Amino acid sequence: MKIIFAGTPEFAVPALAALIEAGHEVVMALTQPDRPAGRGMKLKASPVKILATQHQLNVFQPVSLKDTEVQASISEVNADVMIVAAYGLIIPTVVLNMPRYGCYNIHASLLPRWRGAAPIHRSLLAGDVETGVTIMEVVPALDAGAMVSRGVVPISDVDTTQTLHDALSGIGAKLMVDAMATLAVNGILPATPQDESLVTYAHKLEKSEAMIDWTKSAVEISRQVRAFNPFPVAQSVLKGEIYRIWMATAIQSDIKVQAGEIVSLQNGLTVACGNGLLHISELQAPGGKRLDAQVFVQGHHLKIGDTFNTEFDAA
RNA sequence: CGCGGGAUGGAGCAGUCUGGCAGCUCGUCGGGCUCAUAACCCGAAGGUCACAGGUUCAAAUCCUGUUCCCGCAA
Repeated sequence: MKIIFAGTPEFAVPALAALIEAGHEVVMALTQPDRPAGRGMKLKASPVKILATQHQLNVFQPVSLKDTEVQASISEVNADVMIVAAYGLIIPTVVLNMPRYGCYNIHASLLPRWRGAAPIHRSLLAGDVETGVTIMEVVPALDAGAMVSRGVVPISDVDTTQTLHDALSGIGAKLMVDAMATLAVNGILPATPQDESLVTYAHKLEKSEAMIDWTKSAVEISRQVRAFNPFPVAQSVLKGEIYRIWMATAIQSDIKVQAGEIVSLQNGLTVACGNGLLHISELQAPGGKRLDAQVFVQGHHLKIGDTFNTEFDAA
């Protein structure tokens, strides 16, 4: 089929690769414009653009799809179907109606739970026991279209947004290829409407959510750390410096110590929380690389009793 | 040239401000102890202090330039 693929970040890459692999003709790759990013603020191409360029696809990077000239360019390619995966721009109804068979989206949650921008983070933070990916029709309302298919992934207590992201993007790619195969044969995809009474929204992560509140339970903090890995990374203050906490697991304990205090340096760092202990296994000092906590401890001369803070004041 | 931090035996760090013996934790190797161990004790090896130039009696340390790494910001 003649496909328009609209996606931007890493999450969308396996889907584009799989569709090319499956033999579809990708007549246009829509992705966000190159933006200044990284150290030095150099212009950087999106992961989707990089892959599309390697395959010599027709890359199109409008700032917005509201412009009529932009819309005309999209209409010109005369696509059968449009596939959206974390594109990041609003797609106007006129554009949605252009492809003969419509427009389908890969969303990284089990809809109707976690519509919106940060579904993986939010499901991990909320302590969901499972998450997944949903293929659905794109409609003008946010992530509200009828569902075509879904894949479920259990969330373990060592999963991070990174591990779930990688699993989900792979599953999403496969489901989308399957859906397109069905569509190519039947010309239509059966879809189930979402149950509006079960809808929740996954709001974008705020930077302020990254600071660890040690009075929370170890279980909650562990979720926070894992949800914020690889971005924006949970952090805490120790001896006046911000440390980034990459990986941590909760340990049950009745020990009563001030929240934030280091209670053990065996095999990494163990820190007291409002309820239980948190074992930090990977962290990063300012200016340094992320390190295994055991290695970190060897160079930083910490003592039992040193305390993590939420603010810079209390030393 | 958007802003800031960093580079020191194999790993992680201190030392740099105030120039004057290359130091710490760990690992490695050898020996000891132990039923045994990632435990403990004794000993050893391992460095062009990122690179280039400059100042100085003397530079890891001060000055200039370069490369690479990390964070902020997007």
